[in-house]
Amino acid sequence: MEERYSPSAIEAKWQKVWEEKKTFQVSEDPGKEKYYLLEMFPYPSGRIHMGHVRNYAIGDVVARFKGMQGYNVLHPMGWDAFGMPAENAAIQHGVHPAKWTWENIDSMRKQLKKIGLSYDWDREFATCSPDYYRWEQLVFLRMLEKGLAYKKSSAVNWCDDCFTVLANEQVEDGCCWRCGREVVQKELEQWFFKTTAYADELLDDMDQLGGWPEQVLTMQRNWIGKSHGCEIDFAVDGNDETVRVFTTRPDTLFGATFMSLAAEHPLAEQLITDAQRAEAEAFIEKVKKQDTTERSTETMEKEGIFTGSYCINPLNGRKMPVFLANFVLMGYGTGAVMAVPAHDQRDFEFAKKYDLPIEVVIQPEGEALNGATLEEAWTGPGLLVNSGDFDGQPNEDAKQAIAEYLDGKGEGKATINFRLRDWGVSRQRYWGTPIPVIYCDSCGVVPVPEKDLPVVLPEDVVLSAEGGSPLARHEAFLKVDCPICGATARRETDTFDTFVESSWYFARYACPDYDQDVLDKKAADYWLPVDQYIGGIEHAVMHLLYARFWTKILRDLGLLSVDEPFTNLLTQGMVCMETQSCPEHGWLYPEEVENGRCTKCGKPVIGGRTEKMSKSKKNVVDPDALIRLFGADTARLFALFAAPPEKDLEWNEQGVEGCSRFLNRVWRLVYDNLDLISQVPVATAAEGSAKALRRQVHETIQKVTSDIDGRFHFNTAIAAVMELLNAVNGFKQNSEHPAVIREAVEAIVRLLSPFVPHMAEELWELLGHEGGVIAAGWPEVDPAALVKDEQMIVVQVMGKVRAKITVAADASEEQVKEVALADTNVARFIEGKTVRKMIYVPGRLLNIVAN
RNA sequence: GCCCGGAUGGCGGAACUGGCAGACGCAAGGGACUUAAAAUCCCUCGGCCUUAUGGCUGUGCGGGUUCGAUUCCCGCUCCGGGCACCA
Repeated sequence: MEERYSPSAIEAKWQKVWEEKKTFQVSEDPGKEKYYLLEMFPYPSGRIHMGHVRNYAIGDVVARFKGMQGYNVLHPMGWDAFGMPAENAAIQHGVHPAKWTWENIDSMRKQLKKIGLSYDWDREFATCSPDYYRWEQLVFLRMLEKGLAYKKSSAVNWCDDCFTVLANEQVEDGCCWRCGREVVQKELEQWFFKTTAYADELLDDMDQLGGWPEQVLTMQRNWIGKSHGCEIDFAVDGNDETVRVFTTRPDTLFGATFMSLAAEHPLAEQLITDAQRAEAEAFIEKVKKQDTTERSTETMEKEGIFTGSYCINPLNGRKMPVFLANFVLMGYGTGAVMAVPAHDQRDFEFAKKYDLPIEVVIQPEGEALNGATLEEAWTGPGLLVNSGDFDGQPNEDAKQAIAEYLDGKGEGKATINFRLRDWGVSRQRYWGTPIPVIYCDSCGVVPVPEKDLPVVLPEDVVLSAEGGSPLARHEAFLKVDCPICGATARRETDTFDTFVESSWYFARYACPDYDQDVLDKKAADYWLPVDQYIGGIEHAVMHLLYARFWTKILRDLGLLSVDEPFTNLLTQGMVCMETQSCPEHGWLYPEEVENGRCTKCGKPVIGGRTEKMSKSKKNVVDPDALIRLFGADTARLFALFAAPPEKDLEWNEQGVEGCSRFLNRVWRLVYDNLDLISQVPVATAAEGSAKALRRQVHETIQKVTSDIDGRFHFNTAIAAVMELLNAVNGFKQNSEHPAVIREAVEAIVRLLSPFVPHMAEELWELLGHEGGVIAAGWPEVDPAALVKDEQMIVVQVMGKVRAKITVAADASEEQVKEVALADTNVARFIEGKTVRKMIYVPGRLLNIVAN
């Protein structure tokens, strides 16, 4: 037995014990309460970084804590293994995406295992394995049957030189990242999931998500964007067509002075008059080049072009010129907007630019707005004016009144609109799940029969910088007999968005090897929902919304019984570090800087900003090096102690040394007291000078428990244990109270075990226990130990602290006031004044108001 | 631009429901031990004033509510995350 704390030896020892005993392997046990803890699984990028260490350390604390409390804890790990980086590696380094991915998984698994995380590794899977994605393909087929998956034409970013689709992140200043050619918008037939069919449920079921951070719920609510409004038909002047608009402000209809259409609007072509044709078509071309995220931003210059046609305002018969405008999107509402410049800022700017009439129809109380002098749109409430029979109505009432009036005339109706769009899942990429459909010239779109699943992604492909999917060049994959008529047909060569795999992996962990169906319902019903989900805030909307959507799909297919996948959610901040650069050598690693100078040339470095760790900026810390130097327990402890989980964590090497010092102190505490306490039982009561120490032991148990459970304030939990350690070290009558010392030492070891499991196991064994610290369970508070004889009351005069008094724990309000007024410093401040009132917060504070 | 957050000593952070601002840790300074170093231990540590008891001031900025505001409200500044083909 080593007397010095030697992390590498004890960490290897206990990792082996856990692996051999399968300590964290679980199965369905109806007799035990389950707890499913999940951290967002990683993309196998190659190396574990500090963000992973932090995420998984946080999860591991909760998993081990719940395990010690007696829950049947499911804590799995796997790999989100499809995605673009693998393809980029293939193009740049000639490695096959599959080889690249599987090798990354192997090295990252090794790294994770060194951290001592309590995973049930038997449940591990990677989403790029056909055993996983075949079930995804099956769900797709069932969605197809139910009309929840469908095909439609949609715009993508396209590069004509590379002949390929570009992701938004591959578009730099409107040009292709690889060749620099201007990116154009191209219409392609793509597969969509009907997320909009679940829009209402996705919104309503948020009531069940009380365990989610409010900010995430707000973001999702805004993303779904339910708005009540009205669809209104506007007749086109001089022909039989009508233009339908959606508006949330039917109350402003009398103020609509023109009309704006999306450039892609199906009626646009027809409405453009010959006189306007040349200009309008040039405008459409220009708009099509702007990518859609750019078009919806408000910084963009609002531009438009007159079509030459007019619409008729159904309420007042006004002739409204019809424009095409770059800020109107075909994807939202009807792709046509009635423009009310007096009451909508975008319309206002547009009207000013093109000199269109501005007419006020909502008059705020106590003001007299005038369209001619208005400086910005009035979007607040008010009474209707210039609105015929509706004059004088509050605008909120008028929304319904006007909608009903139009409904009666058959020219409009109240509707609900969502900002949420259907989820486009087609990707023109190789490294993803093949979409299981076949195109036959005579039978059309034919789903792959279930018996032919999985459609396996072929590995014998050549990836090149040419672009385009290699699947489209793979004859054996492409050519297939039509399942209906037997004629030669071709396969779909698009693959799924990788968000599809991560939308249901949490359910598959319940039964990773089940080979009869998507899920083994019995196992899924036992384990789901996930009780605690942990991951980065950057996933607040998309991943979490898609996972909620898939849960509802799986439920409606009879595969799951739950409505929502994640009962509680913890969103963790990023790991950041200061960047440093040399004027000559660019970004520098921390070891390349000495005394503020570049070690290569001696020039002073430019201290950068604190930013998210990234390889390109060289502000990374390799967890492996950290573990070699200090041990996994220290790395874990630091990641948890430096900041609460939701906050960004700023890396600071010195902080690590502090954590290492603390663990050495814990180690010595056990060693230094071993002779004293090894032969005594744990105290159940304390006398005299040991009473305060024992009270602190139990106060610490109470604090650590509540800090971990639900609050996730690991930093303060650790701080409380540090304080207890300091108290034990400062307690000089050790030899008189060996049982209390033993109780304190054992409490420290058990309370620390979720944070630094290897050391805790080692010390627990050293203290003479068999069976491990996990089986020992979580320590319990002895209420008798918490009882106090005295209490400290803060005394304020006019809100400023003037004294701190100590009174009996059961002192009455009157007694507290008496002692407070007798205090000399208090007396000094109320001298010559009249005490007006005294505010007493029992057990805490007394504020004397005197003047 | 839109949506969502954040800002507290030299630094990371604490203060859970409106009630002692700065717990715990780092860094720094001083001391003990040591031939010396490392390790360890002890003391000081927001600013200003004071011999001291103590006082004034202070939680990004400007207002407000309250006996009392880091916490609640209004108006700003700066920083971060997301924005639908990065995962």
